[in-house]
Amino acid sequence: MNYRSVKQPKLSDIIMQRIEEMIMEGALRPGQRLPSERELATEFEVSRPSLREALQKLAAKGLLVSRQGGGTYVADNIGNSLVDPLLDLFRSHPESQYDLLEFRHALEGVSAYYAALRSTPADRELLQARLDDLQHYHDRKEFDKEVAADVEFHLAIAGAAHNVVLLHMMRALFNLLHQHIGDNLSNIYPKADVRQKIHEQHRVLMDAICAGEPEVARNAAHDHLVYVEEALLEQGREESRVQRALRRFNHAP
Amino acid sequence: MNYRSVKQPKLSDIIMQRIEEMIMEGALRPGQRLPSERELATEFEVSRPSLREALQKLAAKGLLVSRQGGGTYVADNIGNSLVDPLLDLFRSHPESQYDLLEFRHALEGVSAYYAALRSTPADRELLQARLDDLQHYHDRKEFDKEVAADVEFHLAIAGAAHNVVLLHMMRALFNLLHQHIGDNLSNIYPKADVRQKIHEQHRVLMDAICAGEPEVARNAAHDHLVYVEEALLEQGREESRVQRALRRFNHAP
DNA sequence: ATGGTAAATTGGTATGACCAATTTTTCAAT
DNA sequence: ATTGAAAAATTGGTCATACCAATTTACCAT
Repeated sequence: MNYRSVKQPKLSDIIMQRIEEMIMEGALRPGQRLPSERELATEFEVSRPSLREALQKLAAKGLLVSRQGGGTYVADNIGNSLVDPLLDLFRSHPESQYDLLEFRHALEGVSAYYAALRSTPADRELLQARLDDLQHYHDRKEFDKEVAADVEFHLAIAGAAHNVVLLHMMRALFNLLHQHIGDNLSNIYPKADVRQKIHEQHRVLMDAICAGEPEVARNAAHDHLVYVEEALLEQGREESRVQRALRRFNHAP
Repeated sequence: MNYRSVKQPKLSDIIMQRIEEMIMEGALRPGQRLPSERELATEFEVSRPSLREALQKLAAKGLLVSRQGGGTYVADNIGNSLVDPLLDLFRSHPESQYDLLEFRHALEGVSAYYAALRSTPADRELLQARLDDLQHYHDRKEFDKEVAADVEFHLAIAGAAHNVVLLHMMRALFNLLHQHIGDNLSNIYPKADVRQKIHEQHRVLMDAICAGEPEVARNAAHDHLVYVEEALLEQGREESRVQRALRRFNHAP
């Protein structure tokens, strides 16, 4: 019979777990650069070797990558195994991309729902900041950055939902959308009336989240996506056919 | 085009690889004690920190175990590593299990909704067959197979929703859930009253799908999962509930 | 023999220094 | 003003050393 193991965990293990949590909860994002080892060591109030041991273990697990002189980064390919098999599918059956959009639909609704239920003041502050970014780039007509800010806004909602699975699934989804569909957004954004409408919808969505109205928030997310998709379809009616043909060449290695 | 990467691997990686080889070749056998770190360091002609880093990584991979003052030993159980680090995180962090369940909740609801909208006669036939399987194994009290049939039933619903992305995600989810929850399911199934209730719920869910009532189907899926989760929680003592409440505080920064 | 204490061993942590690769800055040439 | 190379700062990689804490071993008194 084994008695209760009373071992105190190693220091580096505690650090490792802390960093793991930060990655899971979204405080550290894939591809993001970590502070230098010396900074982290002082921040965690441990010596550099201990901090270093933690980083080594995480690197061995594949969560971090370090380059001498360059820095340490969160691996950017984590979570792709969930989604990688879909790539082949999209190649062979392009029509399944609509399934992807529908799936995103569902996830956005859930995100908004839980964000309305569980968002903290800090979350709502972040949401407001993202919305401000959106407005900022909108005013300066930097459409590329506006699209990126749009994605960030929706990811912030997923973060505010406080469900790590949902958050990472959402990220993986946006990666997919970006690779296959993303550019289309840049095309409809320049249209003033469309943009105005989108802006209103973002506002409604955010207000519902801040007001703590899950049903309203879900419906707002729903309406928003329906509108965006319709705009995409309308705009891409003829063009998509041409682009689809062109894409063949771009994809060829 | 990338030229041949001429980087020299890190010293600790070389050591790690050497030791790993020794384990694989049988020069180091499971349970065997390694020489002390100081000895190994002089033997490999490296500093102790470097040698130590190698041991740490091997320990992180589960090949070695170290006890302070005791020594370092080759582990008995060798190597079960997951392809994706993120999935490994989900597996090793128990609190994420609740997020997984919640996420499944959402997907099941969506599945039922679309299945009610789009299921073909063939789909409904398959659903009926799955339900019959369930009944069959239920009657014969083959609980393991009944659990498997349960999973198949829910996957059939996802299939009837006619969204390949949804189906794919559902499969991935069940794989993740299977590792942790699977055993628990086997524990609550033998209870007669619980099983009876679950059976009714399956029936309601299926009827709603066949009747083409999306909202009803979604709610049925919802109720079903709420019930299952409660049974799981009750079986898993109150500890779980406490942890779930605590999670709120951990999330606040 | 038994049980406890002291000593030796061993992994864990900390400090500081220096090296090597990378990035950033600076500045001169065009 | 732009470009490009050299210099400086930053950052991860390695090393030496010392000390701490847990474990094991050896020894001794009972």
